[in-house]
Amino acid sequence: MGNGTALPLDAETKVIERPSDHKDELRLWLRLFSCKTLIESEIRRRLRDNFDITLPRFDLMAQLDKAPAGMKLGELSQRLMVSNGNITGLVDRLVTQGLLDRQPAPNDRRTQLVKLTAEGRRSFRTMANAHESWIAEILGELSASDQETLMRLLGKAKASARKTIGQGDAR
Amino acid sequence: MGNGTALPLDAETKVIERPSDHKDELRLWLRLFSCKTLIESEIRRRLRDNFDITLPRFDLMAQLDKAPAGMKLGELSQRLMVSNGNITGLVDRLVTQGLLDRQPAPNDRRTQLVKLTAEGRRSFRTMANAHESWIAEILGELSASDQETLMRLLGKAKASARKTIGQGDAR
DNA sequence: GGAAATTATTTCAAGCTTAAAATAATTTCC
DNA sequence: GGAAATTATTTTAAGCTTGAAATAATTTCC
Repeated sequence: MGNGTALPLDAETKVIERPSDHKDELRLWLRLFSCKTLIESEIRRRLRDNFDITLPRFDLMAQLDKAPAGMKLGELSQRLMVSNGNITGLVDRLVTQGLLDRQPAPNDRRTQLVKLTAEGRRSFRTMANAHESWIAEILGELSASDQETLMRLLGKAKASARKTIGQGDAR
Repeated sequence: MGNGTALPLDAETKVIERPSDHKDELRLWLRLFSCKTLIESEIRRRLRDNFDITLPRFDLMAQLDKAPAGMKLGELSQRLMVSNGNITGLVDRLVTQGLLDRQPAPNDRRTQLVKLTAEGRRSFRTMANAHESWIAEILGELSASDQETLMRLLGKAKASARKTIGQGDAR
């Protein structure tokens, strides 16, 4: 079963005839990807229908909610794993919406500190509660033990990827 | 360890004081997401550097490679789990590049059949080989058994999501 | 103290993506 | 056969995303 297809080959033949076959890894990656897409689409839909907000904006607010003192833009872009230019526009739109507050940092004139406004925080907390329960609902069929295992193996996958890519640190 | 935080609560207290806490599910979702982003960024970078192609175009070609007789646009959008309008533009660009061929379907004048051109197929096969080995490299630290378990649990997660969302079928 | 390197952010152009509305063809069902 | 519903695709407007180049401020290191 480990090899998916129904080729009439015994274990030895497999090794001989397909010396560097990596179809299984590929399938794993595709499954990870489609799992993410499926869940993400649903979350995006619910955020729009219930709160009229986009997922990127919600994600950005989630980071700021964890940093009451505010965050630098570069810090945001690292945490959200997106480009700098992306954050600039996203923050612009959230500031316009009145959900974010943007101020120059005290010691460094290159840096902007961004934080949630009172309204932004109130608004985020409401959405976050719903969001958290949606996720729990969507993943509802996984047992606690399934969840733990998944968590551990995804951690291992991340570590493996980081090792290859060469950025051992960060989040 | 299953609860992550270091709160000084025994098991009973937890249940009593946090009747519907779903932080673990949330963490699992965030880890799935970041794992995907990490791998995807690297793949995108390598596709660009080595073959000067984008990931969405590569993904689309991958679907067509599996369907020598061609595919309808709607089929593509289902398989890739993206909107219809998305496919229209993506196909346009690939046709312009000479990698795809687009022809009206024989029986239904609403439908377009898209397939790889000879060049598209040749080009895709080369890229696909590299791509497959990149994925294997990136996931290299996962044992065969880890991979099987991940595959199974992600399948379970997908099934759980589909059940909630109400689209039990498809891919 | 000042040149050179680094760091933080913005701008830019191109492409991707979505949701919703529009167009067009086919199928269903009286 | 024709109205109504369904299906396939395109168009549109808005927003997201990237990578690269540009700008600006700070730090490093003679």
